This record gives sequence, C-alpha cells and structure tokens, in this order.
Amino acid sequence: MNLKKSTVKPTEKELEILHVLWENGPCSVKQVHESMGGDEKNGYTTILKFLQIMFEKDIVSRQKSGKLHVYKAIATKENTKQQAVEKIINTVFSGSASQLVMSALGNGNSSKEELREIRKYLDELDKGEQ
Amino acid sequence: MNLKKSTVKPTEKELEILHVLWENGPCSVKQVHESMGGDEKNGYTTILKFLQIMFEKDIVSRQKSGKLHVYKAIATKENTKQQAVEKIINTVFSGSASQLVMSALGNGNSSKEELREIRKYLDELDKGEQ
DNA sequence: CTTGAATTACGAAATTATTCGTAGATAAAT
DNA sequence: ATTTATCTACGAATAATTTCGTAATTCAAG
Repeated sequence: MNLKKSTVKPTEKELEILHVLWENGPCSVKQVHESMGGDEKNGYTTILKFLQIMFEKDIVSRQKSGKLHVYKAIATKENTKQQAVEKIINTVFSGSASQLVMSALGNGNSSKEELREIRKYLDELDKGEQ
Repeated sequence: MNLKKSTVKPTEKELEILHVLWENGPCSVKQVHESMGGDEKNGYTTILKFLQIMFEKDIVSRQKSGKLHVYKAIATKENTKQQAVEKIINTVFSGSASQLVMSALGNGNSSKEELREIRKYLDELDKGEQ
C-alpha cells in the first residue's frame, strides 16, 4: 500500500508514457507500447515494467479488464503542465513568468493565430483583475 | 580533447550548478560549493567532481588562478533557456507555444506590469512580421 | 627545503533510471 | 482438459547520475 501523494516527479521516460495516456485515454500495455513505436523503440516488457512502477508510485491507476490491465494517468495533464511550468520558471527564469513567455514566443515559431489567441487571453486576464 | 558541441544536455544537478555560475559569474569550486549551501547540502568533492565533469563535457570552461581553478559557464543562460523552453513545449504542450504561455500566465501570479510588458512584446512581434 | 593548508585528480561506491529475459498466470479456442 | 496465445510478475542486468574518500599536487609561510 502506498499512501503518499503529491510530489511524485515522473522521470523522462515516465513522462513519455504519461503523454501517451493523456492523448489516447486509458490504455493497455500493448497500446502504450505500440503508440510509442513498438519493438523498434522499446521492448514490450520494458513498457510493462514502467507501467507497473508508475502504478506503485501512484502515477497511474489500473483496472483489470479480462486478463489485461488498463492503465490510466492519475495526474491530469493540467497538473503536470502547471508543475512543469512552475519548475522551469523558477529554475531557469528566476521566477519571472513573463520572461518565460517572451522566450517561448521569441523563436518566431508561433503563428499569427497563436499570437492573436494569446492577446485574447491577456484581455481576459485584465478583465478579471479589475 | 573534446570536439563535440551543441546538444550537451545538463543533468538536474548540473543545471543547479550552472545557475550558480550565471548568478555569480565565474567561481572557484569553493564559491560554488558555498553558494549551494555548503557541506549541509553537498560534499566539497562532489561539487568539484561535477565541475570537472562539466568541464569535460564543455559545459563550463576554466582558468587557473594561482593554485585554484575558476569555472565559467559556457552556454549562456539564453541558450539554455531556449532549449528548456523548446523541450517543455514539445514534451508537455504538444508543440504549442501559446499553450505554454497561457499556462504560464494562468496561475495568476503575474503582475500588471508583467502583463503589460508581454503585450508590448506581442506588438513588436506583429510589427516585425509585416 | 620542509611543513601545512588548500586544492585538484582519480577511482570507485551508492543511488536512481532504464531495459529486458524468463517463468508463471490467465483465458479463450480446440 | 489440453493447448495456445497473450499478458503479468519478478528479478536481475545495464546504464546514467550523484556522492565522496583518499592520494597527489600546489603554493605560500616558516
């Protein structure tokens, strides 16, 4: 039994797997394995092992369905995003969100639509603040 | 001798050390060690070893000054920021910079000034694009 | 020149993350 | 009930990261 919650920081590989679960919804080991490029990339039991470990760590939940397990991400993408963002702001941008934002837009890879969307979002933030 | 450059991805600990070098400028091992909390946090030789490894990997340069070495970050904070941002965009935000931006601003921790600054930055981006 | 304090170099232990083989369990098909 | 295909559990190998002890070096002071 494992009671601790909260700050279980996924490793690199675990994040990759979480990503698959977020995109595809609950998956069997096989589905995860295949979504990640099949045997070319990882052995089946490697993925299995990771899902088991992640289950131990309460990163994913699972449910038996016939003979197989269906795994499901516990942390939402939102949570994980938020954590990742906070971490990067603190470790690399000395706590300044706007610096991160500018750096994110600074490589010129963002489309007009994206920029427009961001403006809209800023407007909403302003409105809310009054 | 080590000729490769480019994508030397610092580990967690290495990043922590880089951070010290960015904040304080070139440092001796002792200075880094102390900036990071002294013996409470890491043994002296641990930090020494890391700086040596980072030197091997061309993450830092060093110069002898009397009997000691003064280490200096090679990658600028800017480079590393950019890499970090790109990575997070790809791993957590499915390649969408604007999603990252909104997530970064979404926790309500940004001041008015920060938001204004971002707007200004967006204006500049638009202007440049014409 | 010798000593001693500070520093570096080196190697290897300890820890954590990743990978996978093999054995056993499960359930469906024959 | 037996076989077969699929899946899980487990343990252990490999690799990467982090930690630190010990010996050697350096340089300044006596």
